[in-house]
Amino acid sequence: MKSIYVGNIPFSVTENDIRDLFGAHGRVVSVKLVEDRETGRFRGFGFVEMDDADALAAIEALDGKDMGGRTLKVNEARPREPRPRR
DNA sequence: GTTGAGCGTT
Repeated sequence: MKSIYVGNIPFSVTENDIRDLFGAHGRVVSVKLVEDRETGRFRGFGFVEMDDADALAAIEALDGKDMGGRTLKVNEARPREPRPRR
């Protein structure tokens, strides 16, 4: 299982669109579009969880894909950083 | 528009 980073997502695109898009290349485990935690507004990027092989296939197939006038950035996600303060 | 989160404890 891998976490995939998806960036440069047009605001017109929704979580459902992402699931469908990646679903064409393997089994989508989960989809999360990131929103600003304080303003609740979409930040233009998100994450998709897929099985290892499916993730690689999806990354290869979808990276650089044009969508709604934006070029999608797709690659393996890096680990999330811990909460610094509370 | 570029690397997610929650909770007073998973």
